[in-house]
Amino acid sequence: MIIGEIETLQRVVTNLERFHTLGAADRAAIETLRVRIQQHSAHDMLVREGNRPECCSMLLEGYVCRHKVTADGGRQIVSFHIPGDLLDVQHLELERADHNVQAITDATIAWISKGEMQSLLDGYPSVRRAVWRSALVDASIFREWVLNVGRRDALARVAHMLCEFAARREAAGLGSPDRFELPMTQEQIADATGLTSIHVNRMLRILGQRGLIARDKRDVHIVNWDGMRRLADFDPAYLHLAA
Amino acid sequence: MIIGEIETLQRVVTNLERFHTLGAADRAAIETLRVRIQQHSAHDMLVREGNRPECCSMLLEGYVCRHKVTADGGRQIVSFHIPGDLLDVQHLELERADHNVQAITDATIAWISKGEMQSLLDGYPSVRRAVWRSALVDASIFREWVLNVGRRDALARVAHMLCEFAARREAAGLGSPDRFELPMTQEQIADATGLTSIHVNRMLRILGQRGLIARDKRDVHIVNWDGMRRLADFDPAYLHLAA
DNA sequence: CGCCGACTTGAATTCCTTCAAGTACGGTGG
DNA sequence: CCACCGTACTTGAAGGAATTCAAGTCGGCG
Repeated sequence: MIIGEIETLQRVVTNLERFHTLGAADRAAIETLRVRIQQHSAHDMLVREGNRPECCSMLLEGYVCRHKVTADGGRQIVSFHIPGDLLDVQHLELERADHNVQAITDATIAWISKGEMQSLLDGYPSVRRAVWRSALVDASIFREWVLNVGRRDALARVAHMLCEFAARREAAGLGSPDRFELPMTQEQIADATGLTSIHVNRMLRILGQRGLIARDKRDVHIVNWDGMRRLADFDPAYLHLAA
Repeated sequence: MIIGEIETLQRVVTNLERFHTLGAADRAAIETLRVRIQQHSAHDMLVREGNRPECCSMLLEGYVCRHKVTADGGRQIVSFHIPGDLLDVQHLELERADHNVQAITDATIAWISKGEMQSLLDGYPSVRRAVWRSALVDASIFREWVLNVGRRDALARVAHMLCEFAARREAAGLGSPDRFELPMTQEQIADATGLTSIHVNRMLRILGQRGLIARDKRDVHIVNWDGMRRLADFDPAYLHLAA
C-alpha cells in the first residue's frame, strides 16, 4: 500500500461536497485515506464482470466507463465517469462485479481497500451521506439512460448523451458546457446509446447541419443549447445537481 | 398517522433479511415503525415526477412500477416492484422525485415519514446495511435494463423480462418461477422493454410457438427454462441473490 | 346486451443496421 | 523524410427488425 499524495484526493473531496456538506474533519479523513494511486492506459480494464473486487476506487484524472456485454458480443456502456467520481461504491456491499469498468482514456485511479472505505463511512456520517447520495444519483442516471435508450430516437439519444456529458462536466467544475473535448470514440457513444457507430456518425452530422453543434474532431461546441435541450428532451433534474 | 398492524410489515422484514442479517432488535424496530398503511387501486399514481416526497414507502401487497416519460409522450417503465420491495429509499436523500411511481394492480403500501425512516437507519446499522444493499441491487437491475433495452433484440428483451420477473418473485418467496400470473399488461411490458405492445404480443406468441413458454391469458408457464435462459441471455448474477 | 380495455393479426412504412468502400490522421520504422 | 499501418471516422446503398396503421376478437362488467 503506497500512501498517495494528499493533494490528489482534493478532487474527490470537492466532488463529494456537491452531495453533502463536509466539515474539516470529514475532509481530513478523506485526504488522509491510505490509497494506492495508479496510472492506467486507455482501454485498460479496471474491474471485470464476475470478479470479487477487494477495493473501491475513485477517478482522479481521465475518463472511464462501465459496460456489460451480451452473450452474442453486443456491448452496452451503462455509464461514463469523469474525474472526481466514485467508481465502485457498490463493491462495498455486493460481492461480485456485475459489470466491467474500463478506462476510455489514460486515467489516474485512487484505489482504497473495502475495509478502509468502510471505516471512513462508519466514522464520518457526513461522508457517508455524501457517498450514499452520490450512489443514489448514479441510480437516477441509470433510470434516465433506460428512458434514453428505450424511448428516444437516435438523434435525441446522441444529443441527450452530449447534453448530459456537458452538464456533468460543468457541475464537476471541469469547464464550460459550451465547448469541450469528447474523450470517447463514436463507437463508444454508440455503445452507450444502443446504436451503431455508423449511425452515431450520421446523427452527429445532422446535429451539425442543423446548427445545434459544431465539431472539429472530438472538440464539440454546443452552438444552440436551447435547441439541443429541446431536441434531446434534456431536463437536468435527474442529475439532482441543486443540493 | 395511523399505526399500522405489526404483522403487515413482516413481509418487509423478510425481504430485507435477504440483503443483510437482522437481529431481533432490528426486526422489532421495523415492525414497530409508525407507518400509514394505504390501499391503492390499479393505475393510482403514488409519486409523481418533480414532487417533493415527504415519505418513503414499502410495497406490502400488489405490484407497482416506476416510469419516466419523454416530452413527446413516450413512456418508459424503469422497474417493476413486488411485495416486500422498498419503493422510495432515494427520497430520503434526493429532494425531488425524478420519476413516477404507479400501481399496476391494486396495492397495499406502507408509508413512512422520512424522519422515521432516517431514525431507523441511524439507530440500526444492520437495517441500514440491508437497505443500502437493496438500493445497490436496484441500481444493478437498472444497469441490466440499459443492456436489455440497448442491445438485445425484441424476442430476447421480452424473454429476459419474464425471466427476471420469475426469478425475483421466487427470491422474494412469492412462489415457483415455473408458473405465475403476470400482473402487467402487454402494453406495460412494452413500456418496460422499449417496444410497442403489438410487437410484445408477437414476441410472446413466438416464445409460445417455440415451446419455451405456455400462456393462458396472463398465466405464464415457463416450459423450458434452459431455452429461455439461453434465448434471453439471462444470468441472474446481477440480482445478487446469494448474500 | 353493449361497451371498453386488453389482446390479436395483417400490411405498409420507417428507422436503423449491415455491408461495402474509402478517407484522414497519428505513430512507427526504414 | 516518407512509406506503411492501424484506428477512428465518413459516406452510400441494400436489407431487416420493429413501428405504424388498420381491423377485428375476446372477455369482463355495468
